[in-house]
Amino acid sequence: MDKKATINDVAKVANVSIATVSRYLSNNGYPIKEQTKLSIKNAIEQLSYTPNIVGRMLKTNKSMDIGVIIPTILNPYYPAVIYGIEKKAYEKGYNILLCNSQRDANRQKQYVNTLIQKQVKGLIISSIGDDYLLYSDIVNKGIGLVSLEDEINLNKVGKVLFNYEKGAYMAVLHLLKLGHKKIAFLTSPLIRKSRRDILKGYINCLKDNNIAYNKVVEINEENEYENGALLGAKLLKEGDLPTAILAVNDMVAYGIMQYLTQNNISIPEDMSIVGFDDIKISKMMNPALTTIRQPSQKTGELAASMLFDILEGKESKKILLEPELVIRASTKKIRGEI
Amino acid sequence: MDKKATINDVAKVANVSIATVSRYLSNNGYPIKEQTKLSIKNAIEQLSYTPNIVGRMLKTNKSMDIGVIIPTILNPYYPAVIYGIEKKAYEKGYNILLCNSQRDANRQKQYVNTLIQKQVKGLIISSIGDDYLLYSDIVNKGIGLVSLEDEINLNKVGKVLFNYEKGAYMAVLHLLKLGHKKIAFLTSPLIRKSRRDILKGYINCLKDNNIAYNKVVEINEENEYENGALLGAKLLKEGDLPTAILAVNDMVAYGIMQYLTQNNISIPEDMSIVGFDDIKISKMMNPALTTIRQPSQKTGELAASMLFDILEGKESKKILLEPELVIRASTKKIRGEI
DNA sequence: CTCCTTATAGTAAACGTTTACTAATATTTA
DNA sequence: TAAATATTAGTAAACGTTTACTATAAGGAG
Repeated sequence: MDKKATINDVAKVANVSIATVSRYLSNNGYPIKEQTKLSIKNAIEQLSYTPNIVGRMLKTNKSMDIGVIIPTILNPYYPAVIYGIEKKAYEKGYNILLCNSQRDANRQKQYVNTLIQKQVKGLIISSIGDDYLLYSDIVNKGIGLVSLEDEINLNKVGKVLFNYEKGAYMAVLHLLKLGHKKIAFLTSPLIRKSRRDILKGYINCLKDNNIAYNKVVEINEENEYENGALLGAKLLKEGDLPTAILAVNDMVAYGIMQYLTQNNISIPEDMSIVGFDDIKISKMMNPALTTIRQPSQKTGELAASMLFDILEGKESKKILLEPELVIRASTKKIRGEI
Repeated sequence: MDKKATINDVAKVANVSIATVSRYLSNNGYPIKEQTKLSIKNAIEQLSYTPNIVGRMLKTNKSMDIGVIIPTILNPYYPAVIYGIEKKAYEKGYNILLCNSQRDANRQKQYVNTLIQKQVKGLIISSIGDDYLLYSDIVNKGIGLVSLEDEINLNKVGKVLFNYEKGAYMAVLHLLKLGHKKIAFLTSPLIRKSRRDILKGYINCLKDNNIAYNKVVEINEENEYENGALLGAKLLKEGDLPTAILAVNDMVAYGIMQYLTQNNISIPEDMSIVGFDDIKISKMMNPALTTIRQPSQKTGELAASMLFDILEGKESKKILLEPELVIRASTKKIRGEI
């Protein structure tokens, strides 16, 4: 296990100065004799030299990294977002430092800090949790920032948002049209703005249609899919069952569906259910899931493009993406309705 | 947008030397007067100083990064692996630099290079493609390496492998027991060792059971799910249909299932299908997918543990994980069989 | 042939840290 | 009270690069 070779070693072997080697590597048009080039090339090969980007970054302060913080990688929605980000980043020659906050505020703060220490040029964050100071600290350090959820009042911050409230409204309206009068909202902890927005849409739609029944079942874990079972159990225990469910996202919906099915409640015969996200596999579920489509990959691409715009000095903007209702087999007219 | 503060600025404001600030930050027991500590603390706050890890790394050569290269983030199998890796890495204080090779050899090589330049301490790679030189170059640079697929003959490389061949054998055997005599293998390009191993298991099982019929349908794209439709189409066009299908992985199986269903071939009535991976949602599919379970998260955890062992100077090992057949609803006795 | 330019290469400072030395006090020990 | 030690802090070199300056030689313009 040899020690890694440095530019000094290369210079020594090639019998030139390190400046020349550096110029050879940067390949920026500075004239170098062919013969010199050749001997440097040989030296590099012989030593299997790889430039140390740390040394370079220190000198040039030109990192080509951006940080991305998402809540969890286990919900396929986020990999799709990342895919979009990565696509744009790769085009621009940027690398991504990916962090999972696991929806833990401390862990997130820790990651933001680490990323700043690593001198990322920009940051794309899915929910920082309305921590104004953290946001402003980032932009004050000259780091580009795009938020995927919080509509923070800081004009230096780019925003790619989704109209969660409207999405929920559409979902509930769909269920009402199918004749459902008892609709419950089953959700992971309401600590994120997006979830609270969904709650708003749910409540508003019921109110607008003069429906008294409302039932919000919240769990205090953060395990998406596994939470489905917990939510299902809690729902059954509480009694006064709804005839339809709005789930906070597709993964949770799957968990609920599985739990209910195991407990002899069949979907959609006994219970309609609407998800949220429309992740790729949702059309293949059993039954295929009615859901609110959120354009995941596009969100990633837009966020990345916006970040690079910001890094190039352009104005930061705000984009609000609109929901789309995708009707599949997990919802049907309520029993007895024609 | 202020310039970022450095340790020099802090020292100046706190009216101490940079050495003292550095000692304060490293918090390693070197004695510092309480009063001095206080003024440094204040200075740091006032300047909202964040240490520059690049400077530190250059000096100490102690990066806390490991690189992870996976083929794609869109197949949920890999996020589960990453989750396992991250879990262990977080415990050890390591950060992960995640790269998607998109199953492109050049892109992968490029990423390996970038990661080396970034001075990662270790690398976990899912298939480097039998490039012995690339492997040995990595270990020769003193970088820890764990391979998730290639059984490269280099004892410095840790290996967490899966018995793909046996898994395929089990899958085919299951189908044979259900009375199927015409079983096809539908696969993405056979450029990866894992896929070729699955092919081996498929062929061997047929041979061992004196089945003449075999049909390998291969597509030359790398889009997993979308490939399902292409594979389905190719299968139908070729004629001499099988009664059962082994798919190279779950995602591809879903794509095939969807295509066939759309073309009035119902599963499992007209066609049985077995997947490979058992990603989390497979039990929720329509119909629930019979598949070969591969312990994704555990793979990640084992790989990370092994890497850290290697970094601590322990011997590198090889672990071979065994498959498990999970029988669900996508396979059934062939028509006419009792 | 002198002066200017071009091609080529080297010198040394700088980037933000850490840390081995050194130095100055304060405290203990004999 | 002198010597030894502990406490506290500063100086400067080093990590691997890049790059502004400087230097040399060679070729052209006048």
